[in-house]
Amino acid sequence: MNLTATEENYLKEIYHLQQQSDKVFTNQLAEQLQTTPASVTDMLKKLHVKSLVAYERYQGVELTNAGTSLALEVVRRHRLWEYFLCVKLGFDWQEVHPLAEQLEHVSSAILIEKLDAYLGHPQTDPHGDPIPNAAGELPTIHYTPLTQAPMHKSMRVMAVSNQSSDLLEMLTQFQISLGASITVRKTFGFDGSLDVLINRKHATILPESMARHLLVQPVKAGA
Amino acid sequence: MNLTATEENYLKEIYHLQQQSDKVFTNQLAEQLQTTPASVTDMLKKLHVKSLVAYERYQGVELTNAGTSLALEVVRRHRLWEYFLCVKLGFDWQEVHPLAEQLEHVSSAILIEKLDAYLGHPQTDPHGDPIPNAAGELPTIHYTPLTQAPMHKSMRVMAVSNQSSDLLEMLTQFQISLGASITVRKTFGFDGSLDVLINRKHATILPESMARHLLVQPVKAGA
DNA sequence: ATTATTTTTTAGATTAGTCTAAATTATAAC
DNA sequence: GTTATAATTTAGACTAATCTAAAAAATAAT
Repeated sequence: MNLTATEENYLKEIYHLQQQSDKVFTNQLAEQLQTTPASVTDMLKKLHVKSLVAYERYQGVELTNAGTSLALEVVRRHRLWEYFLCVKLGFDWQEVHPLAEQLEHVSSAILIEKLDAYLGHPQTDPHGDPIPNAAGELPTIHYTPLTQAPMHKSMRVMAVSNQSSDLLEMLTQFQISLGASITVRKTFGFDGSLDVLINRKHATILPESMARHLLVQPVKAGA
Repeated sequence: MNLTATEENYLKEIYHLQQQSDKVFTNQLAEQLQTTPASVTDMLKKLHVKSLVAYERYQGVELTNAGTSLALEVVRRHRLWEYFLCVKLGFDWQEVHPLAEQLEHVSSAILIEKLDAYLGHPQTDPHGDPIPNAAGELPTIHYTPLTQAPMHKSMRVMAVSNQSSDLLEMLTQFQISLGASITVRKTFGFDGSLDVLINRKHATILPESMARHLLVQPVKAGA
């Protein structure tokens, strides 16, 4: 199945919106894709003819199995490029999305497999979102918000649940980067602030509002 | 100036054809770009309106300064991606061209600068063609065919003047890769075959037909 | 210097993706 | 259960890139 970049974008966006709710609606898509509802309707008809979505007028849309599989392929490409841009080229994770939006449409299975191997088959992109494998399976990843992490246990920061540059600014201030280790030493009942040890040497207090967006995993588990 | 991928391809192809002769003609372009002369005419008019080419009907076309500069930017992106694909992802140089054709249209100045830095500011792509720098200047590169190289001097293989997979096969057989060193020890008057030392240890005889496509440079000079 | 040939251009259509404005269907309000 | 509102679809048009077939201009041949 040979898709245009636009078709790929629609499939990917339907996939993402389906994580929230089963059916996806025209206006939702139009907003996400920065286009008009009329254009969305046109495209949904087209994808329906190709059997990539199940679409009935006025009733919203769902991906078919074929559509899901193609959407996951696009997600895979997107996240691998994001990983590359951050880890190899040194971009910040907040700025890689628009670039990956372009790179994801370069179509070559062998390119993606070589890129994946070169990057060491990463499990997640720099935002901590899981990267589908070549078979289109999403690795199950169980991260814990730092606010619910066990005490006195060294945890690794694997992802953030908020992609704003405001959060990045905070993280920079606290010298916390993806992959840093954090050990919770105390929780303040007052407002949930956490007394933590960063990278096993630097002690500080993290506000709850920030800590709940840090997704962590025990240091020993996983990669 | 924001260009479509198609416009970029036209500029790049006009640039390449201009290396041969000053003026470039409709049918030439149509053949290179695998399209019809009618389509080429349409595009030339469009590029003329944008002042990227000097075009007069029936008289062929040339790049303007602005057009040349944009063409070189595309060439730069293409060659940097080729370098990346070979050196980092392990593709053979004969297979990277179609992939680079896609990657070259990803538009982001900062991406290309970071890629360039990551690759160590290479002077040439894996075929040995020079990579324009960020200012759009082509480094002058003076390579010598191995057949004209001085004797008893260690030369480095920088490029090949023939991109066929047949040559690649031969090179593989002789264990000559880009960057290998070759010292000419003797030239046979009979047919111009060369007695050489490869990588300072392995002696062999190279046929003249192959040696003349190996472009070399003294080991000490350049990168 | 005409004629024949080649090259290039124009004219008119087509496809993908998009839009605005109007019409339709579904949902919510009363 | 009408009516109002919101969501969605249709109709018709636009742009970029392409094509085929016919016309026009340049070049070569006699």
